[in-house]
Amino acid sequence: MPESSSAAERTRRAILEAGIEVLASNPGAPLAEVAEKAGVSRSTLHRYFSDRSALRAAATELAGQAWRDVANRARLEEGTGFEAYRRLCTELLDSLSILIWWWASTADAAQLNPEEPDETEERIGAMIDRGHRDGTIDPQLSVEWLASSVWAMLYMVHHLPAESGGKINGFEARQQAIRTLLKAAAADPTAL
Amino acid sequence: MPESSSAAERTRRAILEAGIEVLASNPGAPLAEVAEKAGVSRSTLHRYFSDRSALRAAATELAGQAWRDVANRARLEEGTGFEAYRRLCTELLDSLSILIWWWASTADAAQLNPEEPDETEERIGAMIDRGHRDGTIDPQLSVEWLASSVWAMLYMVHHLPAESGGKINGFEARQQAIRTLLKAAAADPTAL
DNA sequence: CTCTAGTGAGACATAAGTGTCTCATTATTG
DNA sequence: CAATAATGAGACACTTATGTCTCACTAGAG
Repeated sequence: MPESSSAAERTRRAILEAGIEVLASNPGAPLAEVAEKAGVSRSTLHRYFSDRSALRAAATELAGQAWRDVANRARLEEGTGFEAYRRLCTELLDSLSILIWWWASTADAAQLNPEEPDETEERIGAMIDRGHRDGTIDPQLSVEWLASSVWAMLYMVHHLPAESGGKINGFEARQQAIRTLLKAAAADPTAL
Repeated sequence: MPESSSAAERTRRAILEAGIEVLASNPGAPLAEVAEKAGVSRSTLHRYFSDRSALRAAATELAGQAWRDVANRARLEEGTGFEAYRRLCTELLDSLSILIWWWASTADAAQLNPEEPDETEERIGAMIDRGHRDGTIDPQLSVEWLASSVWAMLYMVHHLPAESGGKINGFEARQQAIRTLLKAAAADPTAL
């Protein structure tokens, strides 16, 4: 039984990352597929995560940490609302797949939970609100919409390079997503 | 065995629409769930669609028709590129769920197919290109990106009202999505 | 080298969904 | 009202994924 040696830790991470990658695009995928992607036998997978829900829980915990880290790096409380918004967008686009997972897991949770508030989400709401008041963010676009539409762009940047058949690569998608998000959110889009 | 009476036709449509709604949000959902949503027994479902793939194929065919209809109503070849783009966005947002299905099905198809070209998609590409040349659409945003980002907004408008826990309703989401899309695509966003 | 943590292979019982079939019942329509 | 179209209920064999377990092996730390 693995405890916390270096090898065990490495294996655990490999399974976790494979799980995020596989289950994000196909939540019902067989665990055997996750194990294969992680380069590990099905037995070993079950040794680390007793069942499907345990794997998902661990993945969500990891993703939640990444989510908070991103928000911290964006320094949401500094500068104008729009400047913080720009920093947030660029940071988000640098941790694509794990944040996609986070988004999906919170969407699932919101279906049944007593709406326990996400502190990070509230910080982002406050940041956008500040942008509304300081006149740097378009007042016609609501806090909720702006906070959500970022996720839509994340999703596209993540999936487009594969689906478009090479017509658009990851770098281009990232650039255009940022431009799209900033133009849309800006109170004065000509200043870009 | 149902052939083509009014009752049979009605049942078929009910199953098809239930299938689109259920399988769009959860592709691996049991067919029993589709049957229940359609208000029909599992036996009846199998009478109309022998297996899962038959149901999906029929749904995709229906969605493809809706897709072409939307493009026609948008009159892609009329006016400036941006005017046509605006018409397309508003039309797309009026047939949400079935178009979400279409998007997902084409994404699946693109994974393995010999890239058979979608005529409607090409018309849209030409429309955006026209917008680039006549100076009404932002030249820094590529045809591929603009064509794709519309889908991201569709997805959000479709899911947000349910996920946000009533914080944002369908009407608001639609309005803000249109504003977001138009501001982003416009060569001159101040003219909105 | 030796011992042990870590792993893979595979058997196993179980659960859930699938697709087919039969038979009885309900709607429709002519 | 009769004849037929359409459905529902349920049994059935089959498939696939799951989670548990045992046993043999391998690699790395002491």
